[in-house]
Amino acid sequence: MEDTVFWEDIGEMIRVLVKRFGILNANCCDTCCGEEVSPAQSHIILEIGKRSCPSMQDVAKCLCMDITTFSRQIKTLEARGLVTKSPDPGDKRINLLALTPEGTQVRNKINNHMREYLNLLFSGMTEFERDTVVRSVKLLSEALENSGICCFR
Amino acid sequence: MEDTVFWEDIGEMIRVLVKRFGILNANCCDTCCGEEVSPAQSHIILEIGKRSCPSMQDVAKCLCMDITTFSRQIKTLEARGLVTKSPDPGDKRINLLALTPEGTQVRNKINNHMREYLNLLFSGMTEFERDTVVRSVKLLSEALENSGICCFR
DNA sequence: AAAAAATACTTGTAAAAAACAATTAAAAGG
DNA sequence: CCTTTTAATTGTTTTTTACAAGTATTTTTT
Repeated sequence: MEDTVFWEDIGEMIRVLVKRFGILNANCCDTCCGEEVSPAQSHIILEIGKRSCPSMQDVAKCLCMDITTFSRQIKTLEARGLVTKSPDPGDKRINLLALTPEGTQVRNKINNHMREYLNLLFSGMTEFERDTVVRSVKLLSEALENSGICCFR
Repeated sequence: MEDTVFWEDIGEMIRVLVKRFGILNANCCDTCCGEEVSPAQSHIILEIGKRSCPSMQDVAKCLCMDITTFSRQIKTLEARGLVTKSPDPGDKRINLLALTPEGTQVRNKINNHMREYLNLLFSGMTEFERDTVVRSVKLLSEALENSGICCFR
């Protein structure tokens, strides 16, 4: 009884939190990168940046994007000079993705923006609170990882 | 130096976390509600459910949705019998939104789904860890609230 | 080694979502 | 009153998304 209310509550909070960060991300894409990338594209850029020469499948799967949609997004990003696509020497079916210097710049802009925002967010907290939050983010990350529900990996 | 890496790291974790919950929500919309609502629509339904007779503007603003996009979404939801729109007696420009019984059912389905998932997520944690996470979600919620950056309110 | 199946990716096409401009209607402020 | 603001809708275009089908390459099977 009490428990139901509790879960409803915490679920609602997480929903709002996630929605807010999502909006933040969308705004960031508009604001910090000169309107050149959409939220979906920013995810792609960050994900390519995080890995080393991932294939299209790798990135598309980890973002749960339809491969055809993904293919077209990459086409756009390539045309804008942010991403390169090069055939895998060992398997000609596969295209390996990488960021161009411009793409890396965009990546840095996005990361800086996020960092500034987190700084602002954490600045209103005590050291203890900050640590609590950081630990929780890690905990949740791991729990999500292990739950295996989502294709993100 | 060390700090930069730290922020980059935690920023990345939050990004992935948020993305994952977003995907989870999208999947939920497909799975738990018989494909009848999109993620955007699920947000609208939950937000209407949370408030008492909000206006279109209220909900659209809090979700950072363009009012014209929102207007059409409401039209769809109304056509599907999930939401009602009734003119404000005090101001004829305003339409007040509410969930129909069917809409409320969908809302409950979504909430149940989220609760089940959270249960699963938390079941792998110790009592202490769970408390940490819950406290952090609250902390982050409040910090976001106070940062005033996002239009969500 | 040849045929069949699977994998990686692209293109055609259609539907849905999103956004800008313009419009209607009502309220608020001089 | 008349002007301005606010709430919402409709017209229109662009963007996003996704299914179906197709090509090319690799792997599996017999």
